[in-house]
Amino acid sequence: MAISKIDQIPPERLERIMAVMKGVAHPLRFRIIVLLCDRAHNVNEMAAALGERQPAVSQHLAPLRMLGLVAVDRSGGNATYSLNEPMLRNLVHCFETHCTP
Amino acid sequence: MAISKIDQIPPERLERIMAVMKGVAHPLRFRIIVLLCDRAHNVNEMAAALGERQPAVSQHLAPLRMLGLVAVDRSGGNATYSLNEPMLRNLVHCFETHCTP
DNA sequence: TTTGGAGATTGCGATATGGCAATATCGAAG
DNA sequence: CTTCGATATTGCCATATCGCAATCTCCAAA
Repeated sequence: MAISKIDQIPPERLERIMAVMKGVAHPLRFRIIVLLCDRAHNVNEMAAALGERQPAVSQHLAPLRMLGLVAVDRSGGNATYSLNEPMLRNLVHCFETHCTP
Repeated sequence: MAISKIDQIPPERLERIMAVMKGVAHPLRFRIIVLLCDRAHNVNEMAAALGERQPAVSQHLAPLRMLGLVAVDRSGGNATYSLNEPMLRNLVHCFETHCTP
């Protein structure tokens, strides 16, 4: 089931992988994800923690939501976001472990 | 040394991580990398294996080269490309293992 | 020195993406 | 019903990226 033979990566899977990568390949979105690796946060918490404006954070949460990478819980007065795709932890760990410039 | 506290990701490191992710976040470039995970190839081999045209492959090799993700050996008549960044194997493995749509 | 193959580069037009400011929604509290 | 805090959305401009075709550079062999 490995993808060692390139030509054999099912197109669907390649598309999903690319979508996920593109979703994470943005400084703010990546930082949001790292933040959520720790625990759930609401939008304002994230904006504050990251030193970014709320609209910016919300804007970048949108694609993450659509990709199913994060989940929202709107039961309380505010929206609580949490990581919804387990592999993201692996991905982040992969970078924190091996990506040293 | 983990990057659990977002605000503490050194800017340089974040930049490098983003550069690598953006570099890999393209279908053709990703497939090139997966191809090179197996063994070294020259440009025409890759083009043939991937069913793409040589200029396209060469074009996408450029950024990978500049990022230091692949290395070229021009000692023979042709250019032999190989993986130059070990973490890419982890990255690919991470996706092949966990990214199931 | 001419030729042919292997690779790299360049110039486009088309599309996508990002930042930013303004504004719209929505639910809970008054 | 009105207000307020929390989030989401929209419009616009600037910039980056993509695919593609045409070309160009090199080097080795003849």
